[in-house]
Amino acid sequence: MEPDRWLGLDLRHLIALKAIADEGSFGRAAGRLGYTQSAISQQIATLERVVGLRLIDRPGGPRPISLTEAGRILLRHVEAIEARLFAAKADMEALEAGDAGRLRVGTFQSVGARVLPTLLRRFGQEHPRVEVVLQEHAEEDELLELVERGALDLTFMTLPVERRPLEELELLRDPYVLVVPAGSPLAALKRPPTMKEIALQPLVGFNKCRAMDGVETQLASSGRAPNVVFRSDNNGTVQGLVGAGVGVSVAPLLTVDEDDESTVVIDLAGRVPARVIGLVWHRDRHRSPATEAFIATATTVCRELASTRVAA
Amino acid sequence: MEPDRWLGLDLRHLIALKAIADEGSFGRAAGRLGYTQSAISQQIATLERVVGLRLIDRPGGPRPISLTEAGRILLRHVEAIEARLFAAKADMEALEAGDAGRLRVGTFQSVGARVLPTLLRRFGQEHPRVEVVLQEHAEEDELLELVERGALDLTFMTLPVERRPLEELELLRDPYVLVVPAGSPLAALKRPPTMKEIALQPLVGFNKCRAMDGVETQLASSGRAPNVVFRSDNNGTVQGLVGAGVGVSVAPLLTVDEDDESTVVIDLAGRVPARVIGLVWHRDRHRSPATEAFIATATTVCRELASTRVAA
DNA sequence: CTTTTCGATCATGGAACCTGATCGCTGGCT
DNA sequence: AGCCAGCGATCAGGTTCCATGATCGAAAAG
Repeated sequence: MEPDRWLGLDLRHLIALKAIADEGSFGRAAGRLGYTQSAISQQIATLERVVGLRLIDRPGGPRPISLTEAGRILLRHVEAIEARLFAAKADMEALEAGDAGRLRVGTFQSVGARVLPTLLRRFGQEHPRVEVVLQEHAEEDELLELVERGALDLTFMTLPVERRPLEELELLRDPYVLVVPAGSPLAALKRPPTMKEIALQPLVGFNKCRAMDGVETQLASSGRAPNVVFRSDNNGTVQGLVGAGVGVSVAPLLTVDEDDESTVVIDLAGRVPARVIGLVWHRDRHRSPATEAFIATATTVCRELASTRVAA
Repeated sequence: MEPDRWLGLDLRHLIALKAIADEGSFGRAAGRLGYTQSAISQQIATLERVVGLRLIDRPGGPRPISLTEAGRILLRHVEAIEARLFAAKADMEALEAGDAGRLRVGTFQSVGARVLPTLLRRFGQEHPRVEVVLQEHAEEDELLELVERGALDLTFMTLPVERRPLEELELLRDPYVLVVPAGSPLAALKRPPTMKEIALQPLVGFNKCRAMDGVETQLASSGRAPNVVFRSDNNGTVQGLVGAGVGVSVAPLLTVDEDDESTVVIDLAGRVPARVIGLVWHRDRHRSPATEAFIATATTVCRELASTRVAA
């Protein structure tokens, strides 16, 4: 019932353990935390006294230290506790800043162009008092980082995401299509082109799109290494290059402007597994009514969008 | 990056918040934690100073206090952190006590009689150095409690379990059967009896079997209130009473001795959803190799048991 | 053998914390 | 209305605990 002297221990002791594990030395850990080496040494000493087990192997001399079995196990708990503490801090700061106020949402290009306009308009009508602050970032990992740190309340993301303290919800599946210049022989085919036929073409690709990598490896594994002649991160640029006859492009449908006269969009008929777009948020953070509402609206908007696309 | 002064706060501050929330008063919280009311007051004051928000509404006078919105949100984080701390403590103690040693497993009667013997024999052969300590308890909730507190490493349980910090694994489905005295007219039926026919019989039931409650409510909802003439917690007693003609019993197959000549076991053909038996453990605790091995062995043993039963 | 690196140890000054007493406030009791 | 009881806030004081800075010991590198 009473956790003995465990409650007497200080969070700093646990953080010290983590710092040591990260830095690999008492001294460097002390530097990072703004303490003296002596202080760290004593903190670990008391921590080990409380726990009753040796947590760190000190071989002595200038040899590097290492965590014991117990230390490694405890470290995982410490990391979880620290993460939860960050989440708490983020919640408190959000509560302090805007009461029912701001909702900070991360996005990336292809979502921004298609889904967001309708979603934001709808959400603005339904919840006029909530101010949505968007943050676009090319690196999806950066967005996850921000969510973990509590700098974002939600983010759009390509699923699945395997990071631990996150929860995800699938919104829609965005199939990959082949974009070719108007008049390309591939456009004249009655059937969807094979992977090998695509790999024979000069390709225009994206720089750093997580899902793109998967497509390229699949192309590569289909025999011949794909010949990527140009890369860009801008959807319009890629499509423009395709239209100019530089090459063809395998791209998520949402990133393609289907009204562009200079290009033709060819369905890949599921040859490439569709990109799954969803929302991701911090599992441990408080979900405000505004957050829940945003998730709900996003769900319905995307369901509508998916059904109209099927109809069209 | 640096969590400001958040790391300066003491675990006791957080625990104080929880104690206050539980007890509903600064004074009682102080008593529970072995402090003075003054100390608690100051702890909360510093906590609120660090957080920057008022966490507790003090109406003044003898009126009861209440948590603010921020307080409630923070409390949930505190509970998670405290739970994680308990898990860490349990892990450390387990590590301290027996190195690869003891494995503490919770059971209840029906599992104990059928599954455990084979499982323990097998596990003992495969892992002779692990000492398995069994703890049987009639109240399944108690078992869960022990797992949460870290007093047990694993427990058998009727699934599903909705408690939060637990993880579960389904082992086998144990169908409900009707046990009637030999020569009962119900035994002569070609078809499984209906719920109503069962409800008309005098019933012998269990006192506190979580799954049993579900069966009885289903019987009750089938029109007529079931007539329970006797209750016992001992499987043998129940079956003995049935054999003596006191009544019939709806019981999980595993609790029934099918070789008992005085009773007949009738398949209910899925009229009652089967009881799901599985293993439950603390999600946040370290799973030692011994734990993993036990889970693995239990899985295979139960799979074998299920297939032989289907064959028979 | 010396040097260097790193953690352990020790005494000291200072900060934080708990205690005990007191005050202010509010609602209920008479 | 007035008194009292219950509860939290506040304050001064003493103690404990903790970080500092210097020093020591051990082990590898040169």
